[in-house]
Parts: sequence; C-alpha cells; structure tokens
Amino acid sequence: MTAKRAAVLQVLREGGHMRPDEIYAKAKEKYPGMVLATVYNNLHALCEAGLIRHIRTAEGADYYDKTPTPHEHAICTDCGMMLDLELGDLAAAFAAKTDLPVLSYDLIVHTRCPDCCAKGN
Amino acid sequence: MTAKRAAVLQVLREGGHMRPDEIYAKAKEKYPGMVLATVYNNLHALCEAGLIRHIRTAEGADYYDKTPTPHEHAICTDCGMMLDLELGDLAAAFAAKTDLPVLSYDLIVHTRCPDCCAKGN
DNA sequence: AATAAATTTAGAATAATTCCATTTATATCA
DNA sequence: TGATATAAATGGAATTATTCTAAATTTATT
Repeated sequence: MTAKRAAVLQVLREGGHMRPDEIYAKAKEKYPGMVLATVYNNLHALCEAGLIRHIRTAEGADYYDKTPTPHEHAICTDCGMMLDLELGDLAAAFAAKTDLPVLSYDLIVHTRCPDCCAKGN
Repeated sequence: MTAKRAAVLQVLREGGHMRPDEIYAKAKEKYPGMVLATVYNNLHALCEAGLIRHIRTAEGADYYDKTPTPHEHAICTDCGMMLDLELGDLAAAFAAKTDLPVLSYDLIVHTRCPDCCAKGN
C-alpha cells in the first residue's frame, strides 16, 4: 500500500461511489503529480485486494464503490446519484428459480432519489 | 423500416444476443456496403421502437437482445455465452424491500453454462 | 416527378481504458 | 546501512467502442 494508492482509496472512501475521472480529479488535489493511469492501476489493485468494488451501470459509466461487501445499487434516473440498497440474499432467491448455478450477480435498480422526488421533477 | 435496418434486426434475431461488432460482421455478409455507424444507428432506432433490447454486462461489452420483453440474463464465466433467465416479477419483490421507487432494473447473473459444466472446466 | 424527410455513408472526433517502456519508490536481506 | 530486487508510478502512445458531422443517397409524400 503506497502513498498514492492510499490516496486513491481515501478519496473513494470520502466520496462513496465515484467514477475514475472523479477520483482522479480529487486525488490530484493532494498529489498534483497524480496521473490517470495510476488511478486505474490502483483501482484495479484495490479491487483485487477486495478493499473496493467495481460497479458498471447500464448507462455506460464505470463506478467504484468504497464498500466491498455485497449489496445492491440504485441510480436516480433524474440526477444520476447512486444509492445503496440492502435487498438481502438475492443469490439464494435467484438460485431457487433456475437450474443454472448462481455464482454472483450484478444488479442496478433505476429509481428516483428522495431529493428529486421532493422537487417533483 | 429500411432494408438495412431489417437486415440488422434479422441478424440479431438469428443470433439472439450479440455485440454491435458481431452484428456488423454478419450484416456485412448480406450487405457488403454496410458500415458500423449504420449498425449503431439502427440498433438505437430498433431499441427506441421496442423491437430489441440493450444489455450492458459487468464485463464491459454491450450486447443487444432480440427479445425486448422483460427478462433477465446470465453470462457464463467460462465461455462468455449469454443465456436467458426467467426469474419472474422481481420489480415487485424489490419494491417490497425498499422505500425507493423501483422504476426498472438491470440484472446480470454470473453462471456456468451447461456445456462448460459438462466439460468440467 | 418534385420535394421533403429520413437514412446511410465515410471518416473524423471523442472518451474511456489499457499498454508499454522508463523512471522512481519501496522492501529485502547480507 | 547499502545493494539489490521487486513493485509501483509515470507519461505518452495505442486501442477500442462509440458518437458526431456533413455530404450523398434513399425513401416517402404531394
């Protein structure tokens, strides 16, 4: 765990769910010498180490999640904000409905976040 | 519905789940003048018309699905083949577990397909 | 047939990500 | 500690997928 890798991790921990370019922008504030390739390198390394998690949305952007433990994500169709969901053990539920083995799954729920609901958009 | 648009649709209907470049390769056999941009144009148009569906996998590739009606997808971690799943009305199940509105969802289950299971890989 | 609208084309442009060779930093151990 | 080995970071080029644009062509409409 190098200083820059720690910085990438810390930035993501502060932000929750972020795209590589967002992480890069923030990390560069602390380390002006930071380079996008290093952010990618470290995101990959942190994923392999299980410290963060990679999320791909159906909208085309990659996100990284500070929380590596299994949970689901919702994305607001209005403002794009990503929220955490706790839907329980879906793997077991899915496995009960199919003959195929459920090794893991990726789920994105499209929602309207509380803020956008309040604004009545 | 132009001839080339119909060709794109037909290719996808023969293939089931395909990436744009795969569709392009097949469509070009029938229409040597076919161009990748036209494939993209037509995939977008066909999606908007509800004739096909767009799937984005967590592995990074875009797929298009000949079947536009709601269902889920499983992808074999071994050979990459995509399979259809029928898990029932998950939206209702998800809605029951969260306060957020469930507008829609994208789900990819990672599995091992029957062929790869048989091979014992 | 003439005109308008939509589609197709070709290629340039963009964006995200990866690759590679070099440099730099970190860890190991005599 | 100092020398060496290992791993990481850098910068930039390369790749890949996708979108954009303007001109040409096709299709539909009156």
